[in-house]
Order: sequence, then C-alpha cells, then structure tokens
Amino acid sequence: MDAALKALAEPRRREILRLVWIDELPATSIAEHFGDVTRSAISQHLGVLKAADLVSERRDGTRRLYRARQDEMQKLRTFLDDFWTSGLERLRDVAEAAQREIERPDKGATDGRTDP
Amino acid sequence: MDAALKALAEPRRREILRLVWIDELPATSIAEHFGDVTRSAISQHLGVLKAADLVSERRDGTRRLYRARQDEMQKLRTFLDDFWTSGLERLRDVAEAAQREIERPDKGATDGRTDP
DNA sequence: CGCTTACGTAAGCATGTGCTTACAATAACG
DNA sequence: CGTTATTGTAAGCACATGCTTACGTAAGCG
Repeated sequence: MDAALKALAEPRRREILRLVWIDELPATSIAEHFGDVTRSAISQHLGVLKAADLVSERRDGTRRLYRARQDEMQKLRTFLDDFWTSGLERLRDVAEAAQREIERPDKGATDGRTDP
Repeated sequence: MDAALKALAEPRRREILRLVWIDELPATSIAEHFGDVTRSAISQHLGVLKAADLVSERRDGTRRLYRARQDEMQKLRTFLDDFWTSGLERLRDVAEAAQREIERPDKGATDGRTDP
C-alpha cells in the first residue's frame, strides 16, 4: 500500500497510468508519448508501477502490454477513505493526553531536558 | 496538489495527520508520540505538511498547535476520484494510435532506430 | 534580568530517486 | 542463420529526502 502511494506521488507515473487506464499499451507506445524522456526511464517507471501492483503486464510476442489495475486502485481508494473517516481508535490515548496537555494543568511532569 | 500526494507518500507524515485529525496538538506532543525519532525530524515533517496545506498552524504562546486540514484532504480526494473516472479526453489520440499499433497493421513506419 | 519551555532551522550525512547511456536478452522475420 | 524490433537492466550521476546534532529565537516564569 505504501508502494502504491509512493508510485502515485510521481507525476510521470500518474500520466502513464492514465495512458493505460482503458486500453493496454506496449511499452514503446507509452514511451513515445513522452518526448522529453528516454524509453529506459519509462521502462523503469513501469517497473515501479508493476511492483506496486498498479499495472498488469501481458506478453505478446516481444512486446509487453501494460494496463492499469483498476481493482488495486479501488483498494487504494478505500484505504484513503478509511484513512480520513475511521482511524480514531489509535487516537484515543493521545487524545486524552492531548486534552490534558492543552489545558496546561501540571506542567511539572518533565525533567530538565529540552533537546538531545 | 503534487505536494499533497508527495507528503502523503510518507508513512510518518500520515501518522502525524491521524494524530491531529480531530484535535489540534502542539508539536512537542506530536514528537513525543514517536519514540524512535527526533523532535527536529517531526518539526521538518510538519513543515512539509504545512507547505502542502495538509495541516493548519495556530500559535498559542510559545506553542504551535497543528491540526489536519480536512477541507484540503477532501480536495485531494476529489482529485483522485476525477483521476480514475474522467481524464479520458487526453487518451483519445493515444487510444487511436494504440489501437492501430496493437493490431499490427503496417509495421514499416519507423526508421532504423532502436535506442538512443 | 536570567532560566526554562517550545519551537524552527542551518549543516551535514546516508540513502533514495529519476534520469541517461550502454549493453543484454528474447521473439519474429528474411 | 543473421538482422531487426521490443524490451529489461546494470552503471553512474545529479539531486531530493529523511534523519541527527547543534544552534537560534520568541514567550512565559522566577
């Protein structure tokens, strides 16, 4: 999941994903779409996307057809949805400590340390 | 928008976001939640999150209270939704070329170049 | 005023990343 | 078989990134 987000953080890879969103495309066609970059760079980007399970690879002769894995995309979508709807359980402990901290009740709970 | 995705790609920053999702927290409280990292590192993470507009900063005395900006998160959510529902217009040209490419009609359209 | 608290920030370092150039491997074609 | 097409991959480089240590600064307290 981490890999998917990291992969998505790169604009070039997002563009690649859009290219292979509906139809599969051979690596060369994808690379040709970018005029300012080498085919090798695209190949490496495809490697990252594949490692993140964001694209599938189908071999046809010497060519490799890539296509976006919309199912994995959906997983990521739900992960993000969960991220900012739930996930409050882990906060309970900190929320209480935070409340205590924010109201500044004691202030004498630490030793004489400010920085490492 | 790019900045937001890059910021979200870091697990530590996601954790920070969850911490300040509901209640605002001072930087120190946030840093204390992570035992294996320096307060300075967290401060820098907060800087990234703030630059990406994913957190808001409110000053209270010497402290700075951080809170997740759920509105910006929502923007990012819709951006992602648009990403994989629309965005097909840019594909039209490539889709046609791809179709032609995929069915392997001519094959003699390139010059004698394989690599740079 | 000094001292502490809470925080940012500069400097440096190790590692990650996106890119290019060059080469290697496999499949089709004659 | 040799050649061409299609692709991956190793090596290297410039630059970003996450981290630590050290220092600087503004606000409160005695």
